[in-house]
Amino acid sequence: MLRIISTPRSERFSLRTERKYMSIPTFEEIIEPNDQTEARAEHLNKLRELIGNAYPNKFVRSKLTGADDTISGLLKHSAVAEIGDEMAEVRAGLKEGERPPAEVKDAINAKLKALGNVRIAGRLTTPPRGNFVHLTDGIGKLQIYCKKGQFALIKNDGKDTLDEGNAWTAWQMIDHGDFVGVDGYLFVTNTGEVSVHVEKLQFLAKAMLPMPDKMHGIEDPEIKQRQRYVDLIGSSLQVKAEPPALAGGTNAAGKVSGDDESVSISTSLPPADAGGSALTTREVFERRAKIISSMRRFLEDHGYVEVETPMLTPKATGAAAKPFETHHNALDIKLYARIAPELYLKRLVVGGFEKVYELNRNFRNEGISYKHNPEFTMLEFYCAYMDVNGMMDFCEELLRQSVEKATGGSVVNYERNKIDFAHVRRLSMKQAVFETRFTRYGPYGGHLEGILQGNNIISSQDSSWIEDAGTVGSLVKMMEWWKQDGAPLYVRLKADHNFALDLVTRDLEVEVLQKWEEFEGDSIGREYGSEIAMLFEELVEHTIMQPTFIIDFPKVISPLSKASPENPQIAERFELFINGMEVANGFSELNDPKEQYERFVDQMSERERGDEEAMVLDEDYIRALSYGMPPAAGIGIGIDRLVMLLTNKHSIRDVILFPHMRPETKLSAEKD
RNA sequence: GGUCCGAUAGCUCAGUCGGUAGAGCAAAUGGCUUUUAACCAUUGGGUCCCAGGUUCGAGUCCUGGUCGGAUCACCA
Repeated sequence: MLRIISTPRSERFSLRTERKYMSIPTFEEIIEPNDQTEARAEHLNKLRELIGNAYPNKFVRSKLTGADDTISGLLKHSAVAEIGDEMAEVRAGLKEGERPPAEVKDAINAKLKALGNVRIAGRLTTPPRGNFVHLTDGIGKLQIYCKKGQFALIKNDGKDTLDEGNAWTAWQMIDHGDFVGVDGYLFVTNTGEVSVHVEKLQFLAKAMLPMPDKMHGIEDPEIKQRQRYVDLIGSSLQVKAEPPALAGGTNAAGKVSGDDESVSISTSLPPADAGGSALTTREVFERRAKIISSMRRFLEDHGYVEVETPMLTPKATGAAAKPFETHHNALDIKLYARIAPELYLKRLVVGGFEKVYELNRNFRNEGISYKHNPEFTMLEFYCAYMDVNGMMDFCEELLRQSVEKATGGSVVNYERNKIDFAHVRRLSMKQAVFETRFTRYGPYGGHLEGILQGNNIISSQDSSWIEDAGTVGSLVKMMEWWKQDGAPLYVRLKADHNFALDLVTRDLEVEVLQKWEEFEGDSIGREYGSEIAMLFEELVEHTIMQPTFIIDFPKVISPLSKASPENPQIAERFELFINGMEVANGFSELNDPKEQYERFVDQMSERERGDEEAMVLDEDYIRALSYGMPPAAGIGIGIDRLVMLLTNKHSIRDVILFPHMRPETKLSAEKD
């Protein structure tokens, strides 16, 4: 693949490679010059005259905290935080605008100075006008104080030569967003903020481009997602409208959850769950990391072993989805990006891994929406000798503990709801359908009305629907079920003649119940299973707000799960729904190789009939099962969606650092 | 793919009825220097997404397009 520039604007370099021309953009095309970049370039040149190398290779930080001192680490460091608290107490006793008594401040400053000099580094969060400026490590902010004539410049000559005469000149060549390292002692200002009195200043790196707006950060969703680095910079520079408590303030600022890994890292940022205030981008991804690491720890504490199975697979199976295709040149074979690790993990159960997990990416070549990204992270794990009920218990505990570790409690605010992860309700699909769908014009009447207006709706009064519907035999059957004298019936047409029903009708409970029983009594079970699941999806799924395990799935749509011992049409399978989204899917794993073979064959015939997402037969998996797999239960948990719920984000793109987007046509486009 | 909405300074946005292109932040210059979104003064900065049309005159109205967002469809 070559990068081809689509918008030639000035002279370019051209390279000829493999019969193709590659046009390379100039630096100025990538970083378009304007008054701001030119000012920064000018400053950079002047700095080079003063310090030599403008991009030194390292800055050695102090180790007051035990490791290299980061800004947020230093603020959290007990000695510093205690003094901050002490100062906050003193200030609490003062009147508005009154300054703390000099002797109190001097005593505190003496203690801070006794800690010794600190050497810290970070990015300037504001333009360096005046003596005070904050540095950030991306999470916290620490103020530094550079007083003319009181600090020296460290030259980047490899010998750390000090230059006192040019320090102030150099300071004025430093811009908003540049990186500097400072060496100095800690003190508190009159306003009570712990700061570094700089004695030595070293320039570390230039920001050639201007920083995002300090009040708003980056708001254009395209830049936020495409240039996440700018979004993250913006979130670390951003000044929150409600000023946070002062450094080292009360527990309101440094929420304590009992372990050092609490998400609240910086006293300059509000606590993660503060009164519904939105998390910064950085905090979202800190929390994401937190959730993932707590899940890993929980699993490992319970004896699970982490494995990595192929991402490039000769068969795309283990789930119902369209795969990405690629080609391996040396082997000259087609490969698919995996849609699920499921069958590989169960091979490992066959091989003797009784508890095994994989936490990694899956790829599905499907639409992009607020809850779908082409690649997404799934935690999948299997436990030998466990059935679906044991798995639900375990999953419930895993969620409860991970959510608590990541957020400090079991209840999270999501939109206008509170979601409680302390308990997960269990409800059969049948109950779910009966409990929610016959509220005709109830809470979801409006939703249905919207669908009716917004789509191609054909009512039963319109005879033309019959022809359209005729292409799917099962629909005709369904129409017969639902048909009832005088009951209006609406059919929503979907693409490729895949149908779902939206029913806005009356007195159907009895009939649905009958049909359900018919389904359950049907020895083949193939006729209605998928339609019932579709009913559930269309009518119930979006109504489930609190964590709920929907259990008792039709077997026909569950080709890898064991049937229930009580009812051969029902699979021992569950899905976890929260806020209308499927978050997890688990079941008792089918381990009878012959039955698994037959289920695959059924799937293949569905495929023949045009269902592109029906599962593909995996011969080697049948062979693996034939060596014997213990009874086992497994589950896949959609990490991105869970993170959405725990960070109050309404789009999966907000919890993925670099979500997929169209290529940036302004810069370059892919061409073969 | 359908529908709706949007695109104006580096960032966040305003721009009335069609009549010389605006603010805050950021930048430059000077002042101030224990500030808390620092402040004061001055200055520079625009392909108003692109193309076409209507008009004496278009950021504004019309048509087409590009890009983005929301929503619906798709995603068992």
